Amino acid sequence: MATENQELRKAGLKVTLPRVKILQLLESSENKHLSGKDVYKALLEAGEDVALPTIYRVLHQFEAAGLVISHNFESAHSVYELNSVDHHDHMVCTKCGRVEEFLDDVIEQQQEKIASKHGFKITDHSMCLYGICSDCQQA
Amino acid sequence: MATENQELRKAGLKVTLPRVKILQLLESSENKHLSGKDVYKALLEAGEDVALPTIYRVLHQFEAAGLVISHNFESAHSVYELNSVDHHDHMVCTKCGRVEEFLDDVIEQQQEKIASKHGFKITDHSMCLYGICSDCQQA
DNA sequence: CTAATTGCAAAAGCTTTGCAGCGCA
DNA sequence: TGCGCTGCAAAGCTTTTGCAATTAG
Repeated sequence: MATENQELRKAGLKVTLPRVKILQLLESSENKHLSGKDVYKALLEAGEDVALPTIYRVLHQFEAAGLVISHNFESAHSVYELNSVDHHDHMVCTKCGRVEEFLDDVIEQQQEKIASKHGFKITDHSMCLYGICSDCQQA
Repeated sequence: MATENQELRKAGLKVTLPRVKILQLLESSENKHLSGKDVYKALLEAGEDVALPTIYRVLHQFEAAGLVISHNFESAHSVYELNSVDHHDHMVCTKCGRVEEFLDDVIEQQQEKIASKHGFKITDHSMCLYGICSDCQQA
């Protein structure tokens, strides 16, 4: 349970209630991809009263520290997920909003090839497939 | 020159000055990926005075009609590009903002494979590589 | 003529900033 | 104790909406 505190300290951030709460939420939440507003609402429902500006500030600090990663899927605002060691790409169901993660070596290698062919030095990449998930196809 | 009018009519949209101007801009602009604000500024500089709300409305109509495609790259707001027949992916320089387009069969095929493995029926996808372009590496 | 379209102004979201006070180390 | 962090309120930005006036077909 003190693991969050470790991570925070390692990132050079003081261990404060809002930060711990946000980190715990990101770890325990069923939905692994949350917007600032999502975090706010989830914490409110959990009885934790953290101000919205604080949440945005903390998420930015977490991102700078490499604790979380931010994405811009089709909706024009950012969602955050915990930064796990293993990189992965995303598949978003446009009907129910579900997000699945996957990793494919062929694609990863091909991306490098393409980049070097264009003289690009890749620092990051995102790949996102949009479609209808198996659940929604039956419904 | 009447090609724009054809496209608009085909999309079931009346041929009005703002719509024609926006379409022409998207066709002639050097930067092929423009936000609503970008379109507004470009038209202003060209001496065309189109209201911002009109631009957003028109872009949405164009998108619904399939005339343009919208993207959400790293910046948390949408940019639009003309919908060409040939699909392609994007490579964004995080330094100068330049956007290059590419298409790779290996990746396209692999995406289908991955999707079906997860039970997804793909309707669309976006892949975006972020990095430093050749120009910026030298500078 | 009639319905679609525009412009203006104002509202709506999400996100950021300034500042005074509180709290971790 | 001191600097960092939080909360509040207010500002910022892009995008959207309501409504009266205008225009294409």
